[in-house]
Amino acid sequence: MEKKNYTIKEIAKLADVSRGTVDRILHRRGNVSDKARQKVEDILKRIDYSPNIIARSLKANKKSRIVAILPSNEKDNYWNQSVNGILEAAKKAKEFSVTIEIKKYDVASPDSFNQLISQLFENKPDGVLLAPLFYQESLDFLVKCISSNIPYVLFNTHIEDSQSLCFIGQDLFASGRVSADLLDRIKIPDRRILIIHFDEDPAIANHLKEKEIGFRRYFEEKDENVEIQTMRLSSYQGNHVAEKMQEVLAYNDLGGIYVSTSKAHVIAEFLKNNSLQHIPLIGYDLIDQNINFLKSGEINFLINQNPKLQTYLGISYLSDFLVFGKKIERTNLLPIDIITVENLGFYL
Amino acid sequence: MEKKNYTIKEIAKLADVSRGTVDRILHRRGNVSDKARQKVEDILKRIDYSPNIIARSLKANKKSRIVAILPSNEKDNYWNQSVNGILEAAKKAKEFSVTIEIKKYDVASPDSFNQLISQLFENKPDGVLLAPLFYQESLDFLVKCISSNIPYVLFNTHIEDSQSLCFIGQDLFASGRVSADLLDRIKIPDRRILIIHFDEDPAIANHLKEKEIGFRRYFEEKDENVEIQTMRLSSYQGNHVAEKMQEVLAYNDLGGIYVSTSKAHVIAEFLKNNSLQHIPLIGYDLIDQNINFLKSGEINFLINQNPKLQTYLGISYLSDFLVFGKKIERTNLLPIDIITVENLGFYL
DNA sequence: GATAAATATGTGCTCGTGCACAACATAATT
DNA sequence: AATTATGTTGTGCACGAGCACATATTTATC
Repeated sequence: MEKKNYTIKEIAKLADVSRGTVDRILHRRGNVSDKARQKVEDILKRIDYSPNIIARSLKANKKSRIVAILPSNEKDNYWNQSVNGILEAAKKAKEFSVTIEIKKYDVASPDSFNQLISQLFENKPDGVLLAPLFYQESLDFLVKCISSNIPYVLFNTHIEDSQSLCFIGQDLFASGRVSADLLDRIKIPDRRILIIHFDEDPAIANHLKEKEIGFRRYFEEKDENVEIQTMRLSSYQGNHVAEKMQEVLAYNDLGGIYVSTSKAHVIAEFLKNNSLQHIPLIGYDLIDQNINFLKSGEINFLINQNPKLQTYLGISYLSDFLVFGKKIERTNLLPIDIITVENLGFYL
Repeated sequence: MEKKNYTIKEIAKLADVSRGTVDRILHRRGNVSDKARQKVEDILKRIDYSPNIIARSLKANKKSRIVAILPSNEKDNYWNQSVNGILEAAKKAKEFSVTIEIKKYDVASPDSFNQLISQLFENKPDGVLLAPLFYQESLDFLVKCISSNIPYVLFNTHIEDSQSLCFIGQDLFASGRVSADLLDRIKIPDRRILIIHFDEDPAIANHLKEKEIGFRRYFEEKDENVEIQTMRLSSYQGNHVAEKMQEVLAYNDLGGIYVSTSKAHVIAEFLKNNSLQHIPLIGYDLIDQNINFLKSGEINFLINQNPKLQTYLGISYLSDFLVFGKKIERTNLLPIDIITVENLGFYL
């Protein structure tokens, strides 16, 4: 394998044909005699030609528009970090004539999602980055993308059997296991463990279940006879949380709590108000409320889902695909980062 | 701020001057009348011109050669991962006509480093990526780079006050604190904590001290009256480790062990052979030997220094700088990843 | 006012790819 | 043999930036 980067012109000279002929062979455009093809292919076998992607992309000189579709960050500021990742990648992409538009839907309203989609097709983008929280609606949308030849990358939520360029997110089962492992190390012995799902958004219920399965599997394998109880809560109703928690605690004391969403701060607040900070608590996501309770000690560990990196990579991949035609790995499962007060700063 | 990406040609037309004049103004090359300058600058104020970096880099069309200099991975296969990061980045960089050469020195021999350096200057590279383990020798080298106008990026080991484009590595003090925090959660109460430095390579002694300071600071702040003992070991001499460990354990039992290098597996081996697996152990780096003991339980946590990402980013930064003239952040402190059996797979 | 010197401005070419189109060669048909 | 159809090959141009060089315009000097 030779080091030099050959150009089409050089190959043409070596094979004693014209640039056009080499070009036709490289792109299988036909209209080439067997003799010429033979000469060029002999050369191509000997050297390692790869087109200069800078020249190619200059020639193509296309302006691409990527639309990023994700839940609104009004109710759940977890999505703030996703937006930050998009904006950072957008800065880089702009230099390659790629512009990014962000569109937000209401996570409580499939209609808001559908409306956004129909608007989208009035002015078709060149690529789509999507957090597909609504399963059926997203699937319908993706079918339309495929028939319109719009490449798309999915993040945060996995949809089976999609034709996506790539999925970027976390292995939910594994993240449940990681949480179980951590809680196992710091739990109060011989007491019940409590799993709490805040599944007010039915769109995500399945994904929380996936985490729970991973969590429980860990303890099954350990065969420790730990009693694990699951509870579903809603953070939107006044003192609903406090009542339910009191109910659970009346039975007997808890050895540890695992919250499967970014709402651990709601439980942390309760523990603090009831002087129950000794109960270990693990949750998800580096949002401000959680960070505060991590610092003050009510939350012991947070699992970082890396929302910023998810979207940053998503936009980067799409942009590389549109500009340079680069292929991408079908799935990119990001690491399950374990966060404590001490390493927190490096993940913000 | 307008969306469109203007070209020099378009600006020239708007200002009713020639491309050359716009070019002279943009590059402050002089030989422009006040009248023409005024017209062009008015346009430039109104629009947001940023040069098409693809066209620029095509024109420049320079082949860059980056030399990566790091310790040999024969003795310490921590550096394998650094090499992997370099190779992966090299694949990407090749498409931009950037070639990477890897040069390895013996971490026990400053001479091997110096020899490598003098060879380097016989055929000057366009950029250098360096792990500067030898302080004085590295400093001398960097002075030569500066006078030869060779940009360089440092990784793994920080050198003060250097003119580097960038340093990529970890905050050692903070990583000591993270380790202390973890050990604090899982230690056996009311027993001594042991810090072990494998500092057979004097080049890294200072850096291990930095970790120790962070580790001790954590417990000072907690004010827990934990007794912490420091021990220096060498892994190269037969049963030196076992003897020393027996010595320490004769005094009384340990509540936890913190190994400041990638040699935790040496201690894990000892613990296993002496049925002391109950003593919590924390170490560094995802090398095979450590991973095995993490899986079998002798090692409880590993801190990942992200050697692969360090070099991957280092090469990427240098390459972006050489090809597109991109500026870089002066320091990039990578996150201090906490690794357990459960999230291990996502970091490999 | 003529000439020289200095300054200002416009044009042409390159980088490598990819395509259009013209030019040329060969085979098939009248 | 002349004409048309088909196949093959070479050349020119565009993409946008950046520089060299030629040309145009102004200023200085005799």
